[in-house]
Order: sequence, then C-alpha cells, then structure tokens
Amino acid sequence: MPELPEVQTLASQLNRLLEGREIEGAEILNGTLLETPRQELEKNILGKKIIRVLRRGKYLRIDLSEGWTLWFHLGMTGQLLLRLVSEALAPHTHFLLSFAGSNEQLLFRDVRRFGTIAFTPTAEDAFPRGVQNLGPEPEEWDPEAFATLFKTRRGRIKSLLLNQTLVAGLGNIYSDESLYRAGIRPLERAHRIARRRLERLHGAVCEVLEEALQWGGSSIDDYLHADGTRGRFQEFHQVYGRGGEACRACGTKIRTVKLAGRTSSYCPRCQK
DNA sequence: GAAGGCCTGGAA
DNA sequence: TTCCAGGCCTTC
Repeated sequence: MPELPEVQTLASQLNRLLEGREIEGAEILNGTLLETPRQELEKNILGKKIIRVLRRGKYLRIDLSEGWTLWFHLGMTGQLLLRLVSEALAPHTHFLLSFAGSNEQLLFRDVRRFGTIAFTPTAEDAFPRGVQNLGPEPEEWDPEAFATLFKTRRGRIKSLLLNQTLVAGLGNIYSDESLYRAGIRPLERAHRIARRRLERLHGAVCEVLEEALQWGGSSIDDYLHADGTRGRFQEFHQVYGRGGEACRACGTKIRTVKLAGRTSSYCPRCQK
C-alpha cells in the first residue's frame, strides 16, 4: 500500500539515481495500465532526459526534457525497481525504461494491477485527472484551515482523511496511525470533533508521515525501495494491522471496524 | 454520502 | 473453495 512516505522515498531515491539519464527505450509489456495512448508515449519519450523525480500525493512524477512528464501510480502492489538488463525479468512486469550507456533499467511491476502509468506534457491542465483533482499536501495545510475543512463536513473522519481531493497522500495505514496519535476514533463524525482536536490531528498526520519517511516507509506485502530493500516503519505501527492485539500504550485490545469496505483499526481506550 | 467493481495471491 | 487486502473511479 504505497502512500505518501513510500512514494516520497522512491521519488528521492530515483531522483538521485536517474537524474540526467537519457531514455533510450520504453517497453510496454502490458498496455492495460497505461492511461495514455501507447503511440503517444512511444513516439515522444525516446531521447528525453530525466530532469527530476518528484511526488505529488501518491503519484510519482518524472519530469523529462522538452516538457514531458511520466507518471506512475503504484496502486496497492506497484513497484518501481532498478534492474540489470542481464537479470531475469520478474513476473507482472508491465513497463521497462532503458537508458543510454547504461546496463540498468527501471521497471514497473504490479501484481494486482491497480496501478497506472501516464505520459503527459508538463503542464497542469495536461496532468492526469487523478493528479488534477488532488487536494493540498498535508504539510501545506494551515492547521486552522485544516480544522475548518473537517468542521464543515458530516462524514466519518477516517473516510474524509482518505479522500484525496481534501488532503493528498493518506491511505489506510497513515490515516489509522494519525487518528491513533490524535486520540480520535475513525468513525467519529468530522463536524462533531472539537476544533483543537482537529488541529491536533493535523499535527499528528504531519508527524506520522515524517517519521515514516525517516524509516523509508512501511513494507507490508509488496512495497520495496528502488534497490529492492524494505522500509521499516511497519515495526512502529500502533494500530494498523494490529486488530486483536494489545495496545502498546494501555494494553487494551485493538478493535477493527469496516468503513466503506476498508478495515480501520483503533484503540477503544486511547481513542475517544 | 455509501456501495460496488476492478485485480491477484495467500490465508482460512 | 471462499474470503480478504485496498488504491481509485463510477454509480446509486
């Protein structure tokens, strides 16, 4: 489940590893993940240089020379890995980029195929719709404005945190962990939560994301760094994936509830 | 605002 | 054999 810290980790690594490289080949092994017409990409990507690799929400963005941008969304099980051309190709590989004068390739693989690839001009109005619809990044929100945003909504706080048009980058892991840290239950109606607690939630979100980033994100099932190593923040999860286990703070059993088809975990004692 | 669909591997 | 994981989009 690559969320903000996982995608940011990858973007930083790939930026360091790929900056300045010239694209010599692009192989689309499975076109179903491609949001852009195949010919559009094939016609325009060759010879372009990688200027920088960035993140926006859960999207990884690769800016190329001459005003083109390559986008990846990792869905649930997406991976971006560097491989030597001599290595065996892992199953479920959907896309390959090769570089001039290099025996390394960037590959995109995704077992469950919830991921997407897009190739667009580097212009806001040409970006994929999912990107255009994104709300501000968590740290871009002023805490008071963040509180107001939720104070005016009647939905469950957890569902709203997952809504990418409000705040970009949170998925199931970091919304649960943030709510735990802020002491708020996932099913609480947003407008019923006190302003200062919503401001505290904003602080919790920023803290959790920052710590996760420092540990290279969470590797649960499939998430890997570009070099194949794993993130370690899963070792510090307080509630996500810990249903039925004891809360590390108070010993109470972590409870799980279903919300819009997703599992939410929380401590009934620490979260009121 | 809520629910269903897409997709596959692994666990029950 | 069935269920579950959940990103995002579409439909109700």
